[in-house]
Amino acid sequence: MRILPSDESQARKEKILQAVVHLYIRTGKPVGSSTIGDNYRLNLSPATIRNVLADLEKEGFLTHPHTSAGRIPTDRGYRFYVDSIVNIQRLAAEEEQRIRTEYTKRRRELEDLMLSTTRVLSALSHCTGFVLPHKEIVEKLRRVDLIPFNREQVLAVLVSESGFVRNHVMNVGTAPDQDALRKASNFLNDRLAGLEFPEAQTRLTSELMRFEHEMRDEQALLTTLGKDLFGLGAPQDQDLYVEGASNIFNFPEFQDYEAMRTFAHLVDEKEALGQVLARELSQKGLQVRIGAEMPELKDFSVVSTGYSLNGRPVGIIGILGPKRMEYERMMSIVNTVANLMSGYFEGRGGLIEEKERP
Amino acid sequence: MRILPSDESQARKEKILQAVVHLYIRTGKPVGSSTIGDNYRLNLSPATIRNVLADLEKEGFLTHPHTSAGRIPTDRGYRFYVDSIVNIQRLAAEEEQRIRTEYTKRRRELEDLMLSTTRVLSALSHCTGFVLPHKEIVEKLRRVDLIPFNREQVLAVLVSESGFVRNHVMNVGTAPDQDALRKASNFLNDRLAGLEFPEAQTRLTSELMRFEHEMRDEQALLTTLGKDLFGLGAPQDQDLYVEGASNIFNFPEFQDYEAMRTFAHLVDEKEALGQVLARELSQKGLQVRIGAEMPELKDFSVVSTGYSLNGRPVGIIGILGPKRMEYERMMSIVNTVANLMSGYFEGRGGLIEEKERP
DNA sequence: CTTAGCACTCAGAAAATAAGAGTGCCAGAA
DNA sequence: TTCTGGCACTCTTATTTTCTGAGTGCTAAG
Repeated sequence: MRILPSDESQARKEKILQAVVHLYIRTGKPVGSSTIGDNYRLNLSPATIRNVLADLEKEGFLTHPHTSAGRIPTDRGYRFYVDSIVNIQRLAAEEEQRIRTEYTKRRRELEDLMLSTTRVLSALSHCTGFVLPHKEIVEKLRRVDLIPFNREQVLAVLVSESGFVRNHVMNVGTAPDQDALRKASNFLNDRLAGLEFPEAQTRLTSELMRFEHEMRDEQALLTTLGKDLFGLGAPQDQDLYVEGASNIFNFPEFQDYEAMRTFAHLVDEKEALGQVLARELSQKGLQVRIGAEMPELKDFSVVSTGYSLNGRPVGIIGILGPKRMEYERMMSIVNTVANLMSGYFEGRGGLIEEKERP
Repeated sequence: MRILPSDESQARKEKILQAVVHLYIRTGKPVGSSTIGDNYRLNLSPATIRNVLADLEKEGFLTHPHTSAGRIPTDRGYRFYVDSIVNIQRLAAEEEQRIRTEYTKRRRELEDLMLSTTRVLSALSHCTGFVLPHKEIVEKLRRVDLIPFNREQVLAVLVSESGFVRNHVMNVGTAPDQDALRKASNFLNDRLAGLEFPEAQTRLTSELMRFEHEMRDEQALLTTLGKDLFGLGAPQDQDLYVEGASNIFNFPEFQDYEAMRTFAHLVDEKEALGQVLARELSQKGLQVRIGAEMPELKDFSVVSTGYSLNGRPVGIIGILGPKRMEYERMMSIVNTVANLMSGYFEGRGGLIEEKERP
């Protein structure tokens, strides 16, 4: 009939591929040739579509679970689909509002913020949400305070430039006397404020040498402190926040026993999972990882992005779900939440790219 | 042959009941009359045992999954079994050592301790371990320190009698000046140390009245602080530590889809679970709750006990697992861990009831 | 290049069959 | 009176068989 020029035929192919992925995401069932014709007005007969499907399969975008089933996307198929999403969909107004409300409800401590964020992600996505604070942040020291704790222990309170607070109880040989402590904290604050944590440690040693005579009394105390205190640069052992793991089990593809078990174990081993995520995900920009792109998570996809506090990037948030996830939606959710979270401690509590709305 | 006096027949009945529960715990399969004869030298024929089993069933200690299957214990059956455990079994030496090593490895912060404890419980039990710090602890204030945080915020560090440390960032209208803060902390420490948190709040108000003229400058600051600070008596929103949830899925009775889903959701909803546990479990002593004794957890059992820090009871630790759990073992684990944990902050790091061992 | 037609395949559901474990009960033994 | 061997019966579980239908690939005609 009509001869399709190669690029027009290409466009049709892509349209059909999109249709398959989209339908499969919605239904979770293999997509057959006629289903496509029914749902998208392509004015093509099933037979024609079948030919195209066969092509797409040859090129590695689709597979067969078995001879006589419809097609499902391969990882490559999903990848094409995701890459073709150019504009990040705007969230429905009420969803966006919901996120904002959650964030402005009350002043929140850092840890609390992480937790809530994880929950928001999980709740909105119906998948598993996570927040992965970056371990290797090079933090600058803003302030140290030393507080007597009991007979032989001192409580150190470290505040970093970006507002993290950490407590650390340290053993010092002798009973700490209030004045010595004050003098010691002043000393520390004067010399070390503004330095990065590892740097602070070396500086402390050198300063101790220099002022040996002046600080004789506090010498011992400070040495002990120095040793103990600045190992805290990479403080937390594991620091992956995960919520909504059980949401995954609502997806029919994870209804079988072995899949559930595997996933449950995965999430239970937070350290391991954290390592995988840290390795696979970059800090910058919105990112989608599909299936075997992450060997350990070959049956899942991850939508993630970096977030920042007070302008400096400090970690990753994201959504972990089945490969068959609503990528557009997930991408907007992650994006919106990251923006909101990034703005949080700057007291803005609003979207960064907030626009007027009629 | 021999006529059994009623109490001897009673003893035999109990022996058989014990056998059924024990076997069922080990195998997970309904126990038949002949299996019992094979495993326990009772010198009774299967037929006789069947009669006894029928009796036990009438009395509500056992059930049938269906007509021609062996018996399995009812909740009441388990209860009898548990109640008949008089002595808490001693853990195997290497297991005990393992716990102790875990605890003496390094100085640990409180939160860290909770987490490790939960993990130890989970690892040793192959079930789900939990730690539930009690929310309503009436804590006494040991010390308050106020630290300038930024232009309009102050960091308050509260130390309680039992050594809890809490940070709280508070908005104070004006830029805090170092001396005012020091004066304010001194004021607070002088008047409020040793008081329980709610009490501290009321005292603060009254003291403020009394010293109105002297503290005019700090008045505003202190008022703001007072409002914000002592709401922290019951600080954390949710505070249930849970680890090893996926262990449950290794038990064959949770291999079916619906059971897994239910359990996964249960653990995901930490607040809800925390509430249930807080309601059901008492702070005192080793305790076993079986099945429907806790309506929300009717398919599980919980072995728990209170733990204390510095001599005052502050929460509950426990193991959550299938009703078919090795109760003796779980009881020893919980017991040992609780003792070890209780001793932890007293610097002993050892078992309370430590005995000589050859 | 597209479409209609047709034979073919294969997964999954439903039905049929077989095997076994364990019971309950009775009648006789101790 | 209490125990035991025997036997018929019940039900679950596993296995096999049969059926159905969705969907394909290919061919030949439009």
